[in-house]
Amino acid sequence: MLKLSTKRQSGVRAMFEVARGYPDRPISIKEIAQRQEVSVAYLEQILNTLRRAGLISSVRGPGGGYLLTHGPAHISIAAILRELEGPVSIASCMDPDEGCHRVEGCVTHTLWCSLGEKIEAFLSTITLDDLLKDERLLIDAAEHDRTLTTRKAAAGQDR
Amino acid sequence: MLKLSTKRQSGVRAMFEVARGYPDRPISIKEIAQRQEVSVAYLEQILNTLRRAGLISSVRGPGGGYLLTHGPAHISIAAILRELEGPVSIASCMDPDEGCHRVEGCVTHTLWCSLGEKIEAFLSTITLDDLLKDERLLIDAAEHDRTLTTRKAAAGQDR
DNA sequence: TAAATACTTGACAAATCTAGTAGGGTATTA
DNA sequence: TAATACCCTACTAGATTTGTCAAGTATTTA
Repeated sequence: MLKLSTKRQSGVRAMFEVARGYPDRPISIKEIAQRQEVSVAYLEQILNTLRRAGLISSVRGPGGGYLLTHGPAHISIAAILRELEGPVSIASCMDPDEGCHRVEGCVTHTLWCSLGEKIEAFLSTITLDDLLKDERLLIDAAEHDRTLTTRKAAAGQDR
Repeated sequence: MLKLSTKRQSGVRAMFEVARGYPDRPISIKEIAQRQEVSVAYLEQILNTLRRAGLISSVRGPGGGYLLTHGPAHISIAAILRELEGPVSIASCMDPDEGCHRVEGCVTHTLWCSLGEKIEAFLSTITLDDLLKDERLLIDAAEHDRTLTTRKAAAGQDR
């Protein structure tokens, strides 16, 4: 339920890669594509949207790539997703264009609004900086894990 | 972002209608269809799923319809959505069948998991009983509003 | 200044998913 | 026994998603 499209997932991962170069090392599309296993052509589309939204800027020519326009701590996941698709809209009745023709009689309307606010609030608290920190944690955990595994293997435990 | 399919939205609204008949008045598909503006054939599909999940039971024959198997206070929105599509799965990498082939290197994996948990937790706290109560509030509010409007109209204010 | 690198743009198409229909049942009750 | 209402499966039109393709333009470095 409540699936997030791969485009938006890829968008967040791409932004994460760009954040790794902050503040001054431009990250090329090719590099992002390789690290995140997303096609160059598809990334071009995604990064274009994000650039037009002002989240990143691009540097052309050899050695060029993309740069964060603000510090990683100031770019929330909510902001990225918002730019890739517009405001939170769980149910179509929340879309101002369509509108909920029931509204008054629609008991779930309020519910979806509340949920949307919760989600937005949560994702607003998570920034690219958090992801960068998380990566460090993950790497540490992986190293730790590898150490354990190695030890276990050495001790003849595990397979 | 994070759109909820109309099928699941309709499912919740249908359950709400069934809840209105609790504890012993079966609600027919036709009645639900009329009140919630969903086709009978489509509702059959949805209610079938919910019945097989044990959330509702059916009574055949004239005067028949659907009944809640438990009190409205014991059926959460999370439970309804879960039955209509399976567990929370924001990103495909959370699906145990597919799995995230990155996992270790996927920084966003943890993020989507956390978000999923938040959503699930929130929706678990909301029950059909809350919706029933909300409806009462909405009706009150609407009446209140109508009163105000009438007064304004009487006073020559507003159009 | 030429070549290499890398971003820019818009059109398009395959694949998947959603939403809803159709049409044939079966069970129950008045 | 006729009317009512649930039960079930298959199918399809259309929307959406997920990309690809091709033909650019801009910038830097040798």
